[in-house]
Amino acid sequence: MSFSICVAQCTDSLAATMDDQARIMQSIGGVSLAGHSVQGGMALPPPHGHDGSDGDGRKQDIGDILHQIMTITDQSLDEAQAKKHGLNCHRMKPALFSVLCEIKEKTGLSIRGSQEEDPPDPQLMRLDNMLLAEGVAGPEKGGGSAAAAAAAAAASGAAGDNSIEHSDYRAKLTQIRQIYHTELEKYEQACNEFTTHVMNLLREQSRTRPISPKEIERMVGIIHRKFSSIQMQLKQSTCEAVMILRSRFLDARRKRRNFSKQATEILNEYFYSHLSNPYPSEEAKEELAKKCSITVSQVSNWFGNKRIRYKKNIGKFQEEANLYAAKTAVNAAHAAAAAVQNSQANSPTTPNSGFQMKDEEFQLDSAESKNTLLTNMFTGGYSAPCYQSDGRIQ
DNA sequence: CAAGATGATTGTCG
DNA sequence: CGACAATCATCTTG
Repeated sequence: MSFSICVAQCTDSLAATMDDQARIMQSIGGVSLAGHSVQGGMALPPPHGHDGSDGDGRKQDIGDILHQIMTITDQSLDEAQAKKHGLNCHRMKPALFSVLCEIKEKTGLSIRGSQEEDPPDPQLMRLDNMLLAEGVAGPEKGGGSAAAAAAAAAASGAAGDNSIEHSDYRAKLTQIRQIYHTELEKYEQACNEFTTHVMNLLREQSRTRPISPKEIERMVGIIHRKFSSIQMQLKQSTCEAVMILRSRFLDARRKRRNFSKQATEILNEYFYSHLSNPYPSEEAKEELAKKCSITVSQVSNWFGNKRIRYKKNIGKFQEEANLYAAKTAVNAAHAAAAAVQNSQANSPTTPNSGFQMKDEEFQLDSAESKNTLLTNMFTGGYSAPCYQSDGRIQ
C-alpha cells in the first residue's frame, strides 16, 4: 500500500533532484521495503547496503533482494548483527535516513488521519458503572464497602438468617472482587511488559528505519486498545458473575423461612386486638419488628397479607380470632388481677373469675355474634377490645 | 406428593 | 408512598 507510494515518491522526487542520490534511493527503496516486509516478524536488520551502493549493484535483480530477505532467517544472529552494524556504519546512512524520514513524514499524514480519537465505549462505561455500583471495582474493600456492609447488617437488625445470607453474599462478592483485581493487575502488568518490549524494539529499529515517536505512541495506543478489549471481556464476565450471584441472592431471599411461633403469636395478638383498625402505626410496626426479630417491612408484609387473607375468608380465621381475643383478654385479666392484688393486697380474688364472662363472651360466641363480627369487620362497626401486648387496655 | 399455609414480590391506585 | 390484590415460590402438613 503506502510502500509502493513511498518508493514511487522516493524515485520521483529524487530523480528530479540528484541523479546519484536517486540511484541510492532506489536501492534504499528496496531496503526500506525489506525492512517493512519483515516488520510483522522478527524485524531483522535489512540486507547490507554494500551491493546497492556500488555502481554495479544498482542493476541487481530484485530477485536477489527477495532472496536475501527469504534467507534472512537462515543467517546466524552474529552474521545478521554484523550486517546490521555494517548498514549502520555506512557512510551514506545518515543522509538516506533523513530522506526516508522526510518521505515518511509526507505519508505520515494519512497514517495520522486514520488514527481516530477513540470515544469512550458506552458498553465499557456501562460495565464500569455496574462494577462500581456493585462494589467490585470501587475503592479497596477495607473502607467503604465494609462500612456499607455494616450498615446493611445493622439495617437487617437482629435477624440472624438475614445477616447470615448477607455475609454469604458479601463473601462471594469479595471473592469475585479479588479474582477481578488479580486478573486486572495481571493484564495491566502484561500490557506494560508488552508495551515496553515493543517500545524497545521500535526504538532499536528506529536506528535503521524511520520511526517517529508519534508512531511509537500510536503503536502503544494500539497495544493498549487490544489489552483494554481483553479487559472488557474480563469486566463483562465479572459483571455476569455478579449478576448470577445477585439473582441467586434474591432467590435466597425468596426462599423464605416461616416466622417463629412467638413472632406469629405477637403479630396475631396485635392484629386481632386491633381488628377494627388493623393498621399499626410506624412506631407500632417498629416495636413489633423488634419484638419479633424481623424487619419493619416484614411486619408490613405480614399485616398486608393478613388483612387481605382475613377479609377474603373471615370464617376461616374466626377460630383464630376468638383464640387471640381470649388470649389478650386473659392477659388483660392477669394484668388487672396483678394490679388489683397490688393495690388491694388483702382481698383475695380467684384469678380470672371476674373475667370469665368476658372470656366466654369470646369463646362461646353464638353464631349470631360471629356473623355480626364478620359483617362488621372492616366497616368499623365492630370494635374489638384493644389491648396492648403487655395486657393494658388501650 | 398434593394441598394448603405463608412470606415475598409485583403492579396498580389514590 | 402505603394499601391492596394477584401471584410466585417455598414451607408445612396430612
